[in-house]
Amino acid sequence: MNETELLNKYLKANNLRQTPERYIVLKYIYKINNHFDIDYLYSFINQKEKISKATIYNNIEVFIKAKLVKQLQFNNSKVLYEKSLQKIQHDHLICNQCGKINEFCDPRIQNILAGIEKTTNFQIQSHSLNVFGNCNNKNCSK
Amino acid sequence: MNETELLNKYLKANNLRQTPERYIVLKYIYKINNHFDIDYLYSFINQKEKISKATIYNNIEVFIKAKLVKQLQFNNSKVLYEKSLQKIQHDHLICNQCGKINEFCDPRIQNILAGIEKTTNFQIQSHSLNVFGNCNNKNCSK
DNA sequence: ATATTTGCAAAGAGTTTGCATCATA
DNA sequence: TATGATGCAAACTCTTTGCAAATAT
Repeated sequence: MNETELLNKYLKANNLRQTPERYIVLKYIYKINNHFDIDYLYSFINQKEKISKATIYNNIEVFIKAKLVKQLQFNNSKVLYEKSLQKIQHDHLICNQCGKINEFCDPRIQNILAGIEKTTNFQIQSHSLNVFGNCNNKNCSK
Repeated sequence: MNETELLNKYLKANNLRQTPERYIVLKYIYKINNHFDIDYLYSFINQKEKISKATIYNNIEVFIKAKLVKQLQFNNSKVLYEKSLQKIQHDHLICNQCGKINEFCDPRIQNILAGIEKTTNFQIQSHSLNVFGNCNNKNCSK
């Protein structure tokens, strides 16, 4: 099932309306392969379409609840988003020098999460592991 | 070495001045055993002393660099802080229903971080692992 | 027909900045 | 005494809100 079909399903299940704006915003989000902020998304969409920021803010909340978009929050920086469908679970390495963000996967995180659920009553819905440091890339610069 | 001595050392090492305000702010931070935001800290200090918000904002940055304070950033919520000295490394469980934040420790996180440093050039300075879900406490409520 | 959603502009929250005054080194 | 720090208010950024008009069901 692709993102449009999933949105369809989610909207119907929650008695929300299938407005053209929702599908346009989702379509543009799924064209972006990096992390993005609202301003970037707004400019990107409004090169071709005309959709207000309020609508983008509203709908990104819907997409997060529908698990079509993930919200990222790194220290000291503004909120970022990424499409979440068809992406494998990953976490982030953030360079304190150049700000570049890299993704990494480590299956052992699942063990830690499973351990939490086993030893507490806490029922896990999501997690974020952010690792900060120095990327040591040749083109890393302040 | 306690927090005041460490601040002393850090200020001298970085040619920063030992103003009374810095020591007052640090003293009040170290009286707080929970996570706190700037507004709370400002009100707490200004019950007895008179220190501006600008000074608190400025100095908390100094304390973070001196590793005397840690900044926490959970999704959708404002920035929180916690004193970091004499606290063992820990991460956070955040309840999506009631918002309560619990701490947990899992030594296996260190293995994951060590693995990153072994397989990449990334040099780790800090990390944050936030786990979101439902705490299932009897007094958990929206 | 009616209740949601959109879009605009205004309001709000949290943080940063500019600048005159103060005080540490 | 010279430079860094403080404190106030204004500015700024990002997000939310109020409300009238549009529109999906």
